[in-house]
Amino acid sequence: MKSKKRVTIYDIAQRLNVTASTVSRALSNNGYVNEATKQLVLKTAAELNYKRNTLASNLRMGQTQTIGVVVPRINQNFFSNVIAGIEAITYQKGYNLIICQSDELHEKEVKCVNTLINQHVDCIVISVSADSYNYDHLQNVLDQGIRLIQFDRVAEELETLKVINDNEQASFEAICHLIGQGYKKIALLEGPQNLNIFRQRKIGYLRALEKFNILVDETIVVENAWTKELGAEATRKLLSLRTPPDAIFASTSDFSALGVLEVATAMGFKVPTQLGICGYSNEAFTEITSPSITTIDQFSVNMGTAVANLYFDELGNKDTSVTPKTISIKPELIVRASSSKKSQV
Amino acid sequence: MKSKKRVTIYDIAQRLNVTASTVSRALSNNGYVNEATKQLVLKTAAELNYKRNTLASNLRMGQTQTIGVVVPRINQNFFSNVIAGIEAITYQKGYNLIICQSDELHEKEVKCVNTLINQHVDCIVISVSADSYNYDHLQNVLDQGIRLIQFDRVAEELETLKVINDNEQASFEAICHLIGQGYKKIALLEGPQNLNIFRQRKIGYLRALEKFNILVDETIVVENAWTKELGAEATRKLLSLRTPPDAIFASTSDFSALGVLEVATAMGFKVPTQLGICGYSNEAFTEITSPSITTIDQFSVNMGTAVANLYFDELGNKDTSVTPKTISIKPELIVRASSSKKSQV
DNA sequence: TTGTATGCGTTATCAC
DNA sequence: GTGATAACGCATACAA
Repeated sequence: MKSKKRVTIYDIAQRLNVTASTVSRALSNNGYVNEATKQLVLKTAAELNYKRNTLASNLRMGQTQTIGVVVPRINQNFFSNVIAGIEAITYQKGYNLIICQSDELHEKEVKCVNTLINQHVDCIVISVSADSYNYDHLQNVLDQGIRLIQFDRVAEELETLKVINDNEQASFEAICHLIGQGYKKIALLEGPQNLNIFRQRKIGYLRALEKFNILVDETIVVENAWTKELGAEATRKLLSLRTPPDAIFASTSDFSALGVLEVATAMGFKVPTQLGICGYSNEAFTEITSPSITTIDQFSVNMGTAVANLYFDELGNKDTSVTPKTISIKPELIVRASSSKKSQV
Repeated sequence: MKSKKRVTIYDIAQRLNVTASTVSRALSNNGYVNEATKQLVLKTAAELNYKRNTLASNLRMGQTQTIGVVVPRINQNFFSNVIAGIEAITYQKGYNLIICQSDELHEKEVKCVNTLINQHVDCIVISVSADSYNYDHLQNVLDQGIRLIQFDRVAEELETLKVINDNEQASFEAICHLIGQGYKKIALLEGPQNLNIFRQRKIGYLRALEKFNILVDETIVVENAWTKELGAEATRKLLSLRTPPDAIFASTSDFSALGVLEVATAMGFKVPTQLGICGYSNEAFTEITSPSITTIDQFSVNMGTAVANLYFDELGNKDTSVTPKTISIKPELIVRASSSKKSQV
């Protein structure tokens, strides 16, 4: 629908027998304007219930004070936390947030990015979708003179600001912990290898094995065990092996780890004594399963604030081009019962 | 920063020796334009990497194809699900979403709403914050000719479209279920009574007790037991009474119910035999606690799609005023172990 | 079918 | 200090 006619600065001007420019100056606190008339303008603006038309203002000023965010899933804990973190900062700065969801679909992601470009957002913040296969649309963002910040799942080859987790190190530490607890044969549930985060987690796993001179056994490295169901399915197979693993690192997510736990329990494997489990993400539920699940906290809200701060610190007002920079947030291994064999002895 | 100069319809026009209006018509598929020139325009637009300036377009057209959403917390399961539901529909329709978070603060909520008004959104979708004490800002929305839809937590006195859960009925059924299971003394953990949802849940509780001729015992009705911690604290007191309740309905949330469960277990009360528990919201974790927690599913994603559909069906194109209408979604009682005394016997 | 002219509501650059 | 005027980029009523 066409909204009804709103009050504009002309209406205020008319009332006070001044011109729109004076009103504009008074309202935006810009340029000289008599204190008395200013107060008068402010007063009548309030009386008439005037609301500035941000569209017109933005068009004129060539910037929108708006940041566009593209995430695979709005209602996934990690992402909604990051968004909350971003919001906390942008709100203080008077910036708006336009949120888009790619549904893990490359095509949709491209559309979202284009909409945001059309909207003239000042900056686009993105975590790429699982099936993304090229990054032309992101290059496009830069070409249009729009700031770009990638977080968590990033296109490494693109030279932009990035905020990531040190997935490799976290993964490495998790495996070291498991080995330290006496687990000898550690299976890996891995995610789509086109995503940097899963590649890194695998590298951390391999590096840890290497450190302890453990040979990699490809039969216990399972591709694409991303969801609870896939984690469960993988576990069923793993635990049916002639010599099953004595620990499983669900590097994809805690949901996957939950699948592992449920199947293991159902199959009569005692956790953590016969099977150690480690997940990833520190979902709320990992604390309350029995046994509780060892996992890795990603400080998702902090990632959001880091992203937003990065924009304001590095990109905010400068007209200069920016040197690519990566902020790495160190995740934290949260040791819980599901991997604590020693303390149980 | 000022974005660099972008390509406009004038640039395309110049290239092709036509006027901007022709280009505009060609691009927006509006009005007569020769098929050949149209193709030419489309082609050069692509070549020059033209992106329509939505700001200018919106300003001209007087509408933004944008819906503003205000929720207390972006990263709370229920709300992020609703948002995901809204997004699913609005995306199809080519609408954008601006998301704001009130942080449960009335002041911030007012600011968010005003920003959205300034942004000329076509519609504002809101679930009010816990400490809201008046609704002038919402009246304001209507006065500005902007559509308003309330969901879940609504200001009942405002005549707008609303999408709510039938909290009273759900609550009523939960209590009937508990009584049916043989629980005799059912405590209620209630939330802030300025929110309609908590008032209704209390009414449902009272109505069920009345139905079974059970007198209300005010000593086991606990105000403001909203979080896990408050739920835990309330439980400590309740279970220390001379004659403690044999069931607790955490009408505020599953988090509260979790607090109940943990304290009860710690104090040596057997759930469900000595103490029945029912939560609210069907959070993911309720399924995996031991025992699993009986709760109420609110179909949060559906609420979101219902809200969005309501906009497009009722408000979308009509210039007419709208008759207030309330859509009530029936929540579903999910019976689990924490309240299943009979089946355990 | 295309061009001309005008306006959406602001802000900025000039004069006065 | 204030006013006149142009411009941001696009869409449309009207004329040609």
